[in-house]
Amino acid sequence: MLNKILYICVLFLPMFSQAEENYIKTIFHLELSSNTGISTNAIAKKIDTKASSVTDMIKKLSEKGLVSYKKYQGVTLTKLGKKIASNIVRKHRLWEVFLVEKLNFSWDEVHEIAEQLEHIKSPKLIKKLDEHLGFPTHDPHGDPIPDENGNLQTIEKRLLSNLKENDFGICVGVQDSSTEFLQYLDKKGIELGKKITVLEKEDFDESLSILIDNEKITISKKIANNLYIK
Amino acid sequence: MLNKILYICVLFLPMFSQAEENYIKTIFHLELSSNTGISTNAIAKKIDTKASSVTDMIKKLSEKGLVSYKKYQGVTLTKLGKKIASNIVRKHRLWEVFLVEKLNFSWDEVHEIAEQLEHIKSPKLIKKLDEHLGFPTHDPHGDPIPDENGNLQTIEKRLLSNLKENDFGICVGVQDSSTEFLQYLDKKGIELGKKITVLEKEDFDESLSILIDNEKITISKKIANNLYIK
DNA sequence: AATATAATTTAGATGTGTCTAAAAATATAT
DNA sequence: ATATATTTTTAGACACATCTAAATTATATT
Ligand SMILES: [Mn+2]
Ligand SMILES: [Mn+2]
Ligand SMILES: [Mn+2]
Ligand SMILES: [Mn+2]
Repeated sequence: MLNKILYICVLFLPMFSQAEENYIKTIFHLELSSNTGISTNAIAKKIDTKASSVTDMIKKLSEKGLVSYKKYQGVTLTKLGKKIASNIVRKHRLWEVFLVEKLNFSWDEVHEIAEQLEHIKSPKLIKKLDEHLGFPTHDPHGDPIPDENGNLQTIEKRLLSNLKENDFGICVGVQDSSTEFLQYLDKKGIELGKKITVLEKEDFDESLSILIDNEKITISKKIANNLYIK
Repeated sequence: MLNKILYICVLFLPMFSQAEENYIKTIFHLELSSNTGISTNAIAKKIDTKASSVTDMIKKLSEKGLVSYKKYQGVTLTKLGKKIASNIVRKHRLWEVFLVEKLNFSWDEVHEIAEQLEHIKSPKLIKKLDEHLGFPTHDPHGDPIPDENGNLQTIEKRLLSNLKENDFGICVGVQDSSTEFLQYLDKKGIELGKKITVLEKEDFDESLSILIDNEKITISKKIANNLYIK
């Protein structure tokens, strides 16, 4: 019932600006790894803007019913806000799949372009794109694609840095999807779907010695902190 | 040589806003069917804005070297302006081909979506899209797609309304690509590539009796004014 | 040529999204 | 508990893109 009302609301909803969408999406991502309200500074850092700008925008989003906000308390997305946000994430990830699968982009090139494509407004376009791509469930970086209703499946996965010596698993995702990090992985031969075994953990600098493709390589803690294993 | 300089300019060019791009594109289209400078009112009408807004924008575009402008004299695109404009048209039409050929949209649905997609900024994306589509030369409405250098091939074509009785030809394009007009054509069975013969021209209301698919139908002058024949 | 009409530009205002600098509230340390 | 540091908000400004109303210039009519 509440879903139906929400659905009707979304149908009659005013369009959101690119700026508004970027704020909503950022808050959505920050909420996934936090259980408190999202701070002004955290948002400012992600969006690369000033805290005062964030405060201004938060007020507007609050008036539009997308976030709930009390001064100095940080923000949380409302049900409607989450719906809008996950739809943007859905578009972003579907476009990334398109760019890699259909246009032969490599996985380190697609994020910036998807940042633009995610703001294209046409529900029919996304329906058809989804179909064209064969209803993918994950983007090129292993992140799940929310469904039309905004449901985002969370797969159990662990950071490589949390594995113990002799633990192993399949590489299923990246925490950081910047061009630099992904190109580093390419250089080291680390890809989604590959088996990784932890051979040794160095106490001194927390670097890891891992086995991949029957090759033994050493990676820093920073790398291991950005790789997901299942 | 001048082309090379232009190319270098384009490479180092600041990005243009969506509003600026829409003005440039509109002036480009108006120049194709006009030999004088483009008037403020003509632009205002196409963009659905006020003449005063157009004057403001024209000044900005003039300062950026995209149009040449003298007060009260209308504007013309500079070489650089034409380059930018044809690139936007190129993107618009390639996206339209994608939507029809790959996502199975019908030709009356794609224009609005392409209006958004044409502003996505990534030369590599367009290169790859072009390749993915097999380097198409025309969009779903029969309009030519400019090449990477901005060259737009003009095919010889005549308005159906200019044909005489017993003249015939192949339908190769539409003047108006609004949803309403294209859906009207669908209803009447008029498609690109079909042979049309003019049977009779009515003096009274300038309506036409035409033969298409061995069927005789009557169309108004307005329709005949928006169909191109080769 | 003078006048009326139409097109264009200017002046001044608004809404959006951003910024800097200063004030206020909250969190941390002594 | 008080002082200090950090975070957040406010105040005031600015660039962009738009608008209305008024002034200016160009064009058409008599
Ligand atoms: Mn991404
Ligand atoms: Mn974005
Ligand atoms: Mn179009
Ligand atoms: Mn456009």
